[in-house]
Amino acid sequence: MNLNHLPKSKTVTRDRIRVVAETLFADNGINGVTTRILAETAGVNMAAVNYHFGNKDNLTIEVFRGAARRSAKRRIDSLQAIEQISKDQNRSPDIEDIIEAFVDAYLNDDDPRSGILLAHLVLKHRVEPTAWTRAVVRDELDDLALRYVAALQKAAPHLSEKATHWRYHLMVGAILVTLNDDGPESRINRLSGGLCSPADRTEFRRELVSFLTSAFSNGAPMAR
Amino acid sequence: MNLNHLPKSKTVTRDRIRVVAETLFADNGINGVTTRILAETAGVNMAAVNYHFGNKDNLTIEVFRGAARRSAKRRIDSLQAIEQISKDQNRSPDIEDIIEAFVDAYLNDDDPRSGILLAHLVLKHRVEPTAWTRAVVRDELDDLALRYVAALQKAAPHLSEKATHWRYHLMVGAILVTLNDDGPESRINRLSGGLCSPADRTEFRRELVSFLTSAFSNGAPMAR
DNA sequence: TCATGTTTTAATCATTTGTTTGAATCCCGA
DNA sequence: TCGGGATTCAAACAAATGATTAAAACATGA
Repeated sequence: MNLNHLPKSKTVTRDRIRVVAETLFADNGINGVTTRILAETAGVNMAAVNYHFGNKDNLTIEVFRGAARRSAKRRIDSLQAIEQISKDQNRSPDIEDIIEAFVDAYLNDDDPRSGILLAHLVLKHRVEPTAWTRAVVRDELDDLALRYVAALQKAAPHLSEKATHWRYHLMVGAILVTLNDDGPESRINRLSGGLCSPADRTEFRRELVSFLTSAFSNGAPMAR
Repeated sequence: MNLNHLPKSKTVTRDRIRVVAETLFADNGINGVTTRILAETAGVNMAAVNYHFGNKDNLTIEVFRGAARRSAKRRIDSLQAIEQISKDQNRSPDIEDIIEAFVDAYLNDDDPRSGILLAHLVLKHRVEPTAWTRAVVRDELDDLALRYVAALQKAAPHLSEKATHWRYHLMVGAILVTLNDDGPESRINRLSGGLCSPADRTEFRRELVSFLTSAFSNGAPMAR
């Protein structure tokens, strides 16, 4: 990515760094991006990263927090809309609607890169949590998670509170890992002999929602 | 093969390194373990790691390959047993039995550490795949995956082949991430206010199997 | 235009980490 | 016991990386 054609002005350098960091983090993971490569890609001196962000950790926090906050806002808005509609219609919200809203933040057509970025950052945090990733998750995502758990609990009264919590977390796991396995090199693409292609967002979304809705629909192993 | 002519210390030191590596990798992740700490923990000189394994990558490959191979063997055996039983009883195998067999390699009581190790290594590979992790997955786990997909397909004829592939991969994702989120610091423990504790393997296993069985039981979003 | 504070830059530093080296030590068969 | 290969060890090495520094370039308002 070459941004050198863009005009430089006062505040631009900081933004260039942040935007390039988002892209590179999403593509290569956090560890896969050195300050040097980051600066070079952004067409910026290495020291500028430290000048504007203090250090690399701060930059990563800002990127992580931004992605998490945008996603959380989007999903909370979607959830509130769903709850309002179901309330107007005097019924409980559907499981499928809630899951659609949740999945949307990862697989919306407007900004496909944003979902991958968030999934990568969150998964990275899961594999190697640090004090500051914990802080971001707590600050930006805990509230969101609890809202969805509550909504799912209401939509799936056949599940115990404990079961709902478990399934919410299992749901997140399924989304995160599968979202990270995209591209033509993906495992699912290889094993299915090309039958399944995560690059096809529509298909991905349909299968994901179908899987999760089914997962929340039954309380016990035996179909009701 | 007779190993008695070999100096005894050779195999001892090599094994110490491998065993300690397995433990440390499972607890701290691969990046979280330096050659120095590894050697120190094993009570061995740092150079011994390179002497016996060539380099750190080779050691990691051997640990990864060993964990994958053991897990694959265990699961293939379980699957064959299930298929034999169902064949004897002249019926298709149950979804729940297949899932139980799959989950068992991660959550068996005999060797709880082994499952965490494998989950961590596989998840690490998913986050930052390298040429050699790809090779290990292909060599040791691809065949296993295809067998389970085929078995699940037979047990869940209401799912299309494509859907079965998708759900298998989503299943793996759910297991991997949730298995990595254990301990008292876990997100699920915090968010559920202590209601769910992944440290309780029995509970974990029950909820996991319940979730997955439900996920494979319905073909369409609408409960039947 | 000039003075002053801000931003950018090249160069350097300090630390971490995997690896190598050459000597010392150990083991085992002759 | 002794010689030679195998193993272990302390020390040093090289590469990568994040951070720092001090000077240069820039922007802006008086």
